[in-house]
Amino acid sequence: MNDRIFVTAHDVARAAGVSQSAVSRAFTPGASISPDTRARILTAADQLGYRPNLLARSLINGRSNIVGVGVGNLANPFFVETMQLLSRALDDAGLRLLLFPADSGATAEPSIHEILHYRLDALVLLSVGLSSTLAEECRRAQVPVVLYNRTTLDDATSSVIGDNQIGARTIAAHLLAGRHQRIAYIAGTAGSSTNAQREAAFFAYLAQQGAPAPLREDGHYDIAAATAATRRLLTRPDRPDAIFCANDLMAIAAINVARHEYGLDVGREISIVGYDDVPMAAWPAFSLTSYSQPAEQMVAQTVRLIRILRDDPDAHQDVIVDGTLMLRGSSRSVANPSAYATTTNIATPRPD
Amino acid sequence: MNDRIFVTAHDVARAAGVSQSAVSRAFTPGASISPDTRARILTAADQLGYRPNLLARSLINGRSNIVGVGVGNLANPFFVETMQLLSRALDDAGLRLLLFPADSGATAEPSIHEILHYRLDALVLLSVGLSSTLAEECRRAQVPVVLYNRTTLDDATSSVIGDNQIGARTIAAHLLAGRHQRIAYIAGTAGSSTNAQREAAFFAYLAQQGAPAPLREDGHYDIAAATAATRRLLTRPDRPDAIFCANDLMAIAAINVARHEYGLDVGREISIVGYDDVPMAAWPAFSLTSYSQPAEQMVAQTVRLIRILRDDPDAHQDVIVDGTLMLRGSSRSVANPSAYATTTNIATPRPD
DNA sequence: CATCTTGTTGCATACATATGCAATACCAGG
DNA sequence: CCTGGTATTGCATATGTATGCAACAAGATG
Repeated sequence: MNDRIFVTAHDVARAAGVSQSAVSRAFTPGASISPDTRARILTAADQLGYRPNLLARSLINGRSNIVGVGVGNLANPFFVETMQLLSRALDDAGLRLLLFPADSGATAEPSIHEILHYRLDALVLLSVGLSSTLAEECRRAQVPVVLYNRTTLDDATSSVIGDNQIGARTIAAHLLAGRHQRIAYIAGTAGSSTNAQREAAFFAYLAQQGAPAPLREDGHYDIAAATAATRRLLTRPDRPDAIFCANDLMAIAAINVARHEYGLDVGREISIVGYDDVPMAAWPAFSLTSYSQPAEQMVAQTVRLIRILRDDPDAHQDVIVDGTLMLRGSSRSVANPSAYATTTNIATPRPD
Repeated sequence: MNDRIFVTAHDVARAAGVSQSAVSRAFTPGASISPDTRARILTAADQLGYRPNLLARSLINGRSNIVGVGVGNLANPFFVETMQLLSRALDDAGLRLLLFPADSGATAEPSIHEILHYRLDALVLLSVGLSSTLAEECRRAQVPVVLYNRTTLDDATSSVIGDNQIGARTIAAHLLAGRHQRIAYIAGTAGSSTNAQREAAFFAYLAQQGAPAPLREDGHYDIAAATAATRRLLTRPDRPDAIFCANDLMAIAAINVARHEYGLDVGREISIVGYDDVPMAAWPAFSLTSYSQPAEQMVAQTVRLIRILRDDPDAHQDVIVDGTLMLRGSSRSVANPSAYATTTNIATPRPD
């Protein structure tokens, strides 16, 4: 077996001729210890290769400085971007990131039950639904939960989302302004709050403006499903002239199908619009019009929430972050975009 | 302040009328305890909402069941795929994944110094170089290191890589078989072992076959740098008719530039070949010929190594995994691919 | 010089669990 | 009934660090 022997504070204490308490204080900023004994201890520690055991420290503090992060489908570049930013932001905040897989389905994985008992400072769920039993379990384990890109009715959990209502309305207005006649919607995962909000707002706005109800297909926030959905739409005799996909991943699948399987000139013969504004959307190969979800801000808000919840687990709140409609070549251009820009930001970025 | 009160084994013991030891045993598979007292304890534990504190358990075992994973640039889909598989595989193995950012530069981040002292079962570095000081530090902390997609001369660390020599040679042979006259190479990060091996093998094979030395530009495994590098190549009077990019991310950038900025018909007027065979390479928008690195196998090997190293930290080894040349539309096709397929696998997959 | 203050230090204990060892109970065989 | 063995259980201690408390020293103030 592997019996590792570690250097402990006692070893350092013996080497430096002090007590173990002194060693502890030497590594605690602001502790009551004289500068020169601290220096002596740090020297000895360095020589022995000592570092405080964070597990033992957490055991005493009752706080691990670890944040659990559950992520479902990393196929979506939006979450890759988020993970990238989140890992950096947590690191800067002195927090560790414990990653665990959470099937993209409605609820999280079994392993979360174990993870909860690491005395996590917080649990972040990236686009993963929170079942009521899990919510209850987190409450019992006294682990504050932050939903990222999801909301829930559960009152005790916090959330950070983009403004799906305004986003979907803005896209609807954009498509109407482009004089599109047959609009379609490719939906995300049924039961996800993002899809529910986007779909409801999109349909409601179109109805309110007197437009006919759009076609609708399920894309499950998945490339293969969105590819199939697009094929179904484009095979119809009354082929749509505009498709709003509930996220960019599906929109890119739709572009691929429209362009390479049906030979359509995307942006002229058919408009395709996505949601998230992932980095790939700006690539000339796609030039995808999309409503942005600002990952940096959403991550910043998430970390802010975590720091608050760490000290006061009851200070839950729901944060909504503004986005911007990024107009690019995949949707028919309009003379004066600001004409319908009454509620949100609109930008026509240069290609990278 | 936030003073969380947790249910401990003592509380359960009191409730169930047994000793704390019994509670511990009730949660230890195979421990010496009668079935009915175990049942009684589990009932009481469930009622109180008790779960063993993993931090305390780790403190005793001297083993945390946590694997540290350092990742640099998640912009490369190959690492996204890897992370996806790795998080799942570690979870299945009962191991936790502590993620930390490691700047894509040659060495890892400062926070790693702290992380090392979580008594990690292992440290995995995804395409991150291992500085000799860090290697030494890991040795002192008695944390076994597994390099993923990197090698090092350090004898005490393990590694899992694809076969860069064969891959680069196969690509060189493929381009020569396609009668390409002016071949170029866009290099990855200088100093990375992947680039070093691919570049050396590519250049060596071409020279050995009597072909002129290829043009060479730096792409740093980065989209922006590769975009600029491609522009430099395509602006030359003696524009190359084939480019081998040291990974797919750069190859896709090269395709974007060639097609959208220079109006070239990729696959006919110019061949572009990548490395990694990321999922995106199969998209019709790119249809990128690429040498695969089988992430599933590489991850499986990584987890296998971790399990071995957990019990015997000295059992380090270097694993090389076979790949396959995936022939797609971005490179000029050849009548008989197997003519030059003397050393490796070659496939002509259908588009997804 | 006595007293008080301030700054350091060590002692003892707590955090939550795992486990070697001894004690106990129980059952079968003689 | 006694003995030996087995199965269960509790006691005591260990893991490595943080911290309240008391002790102590040194300097300041009267």
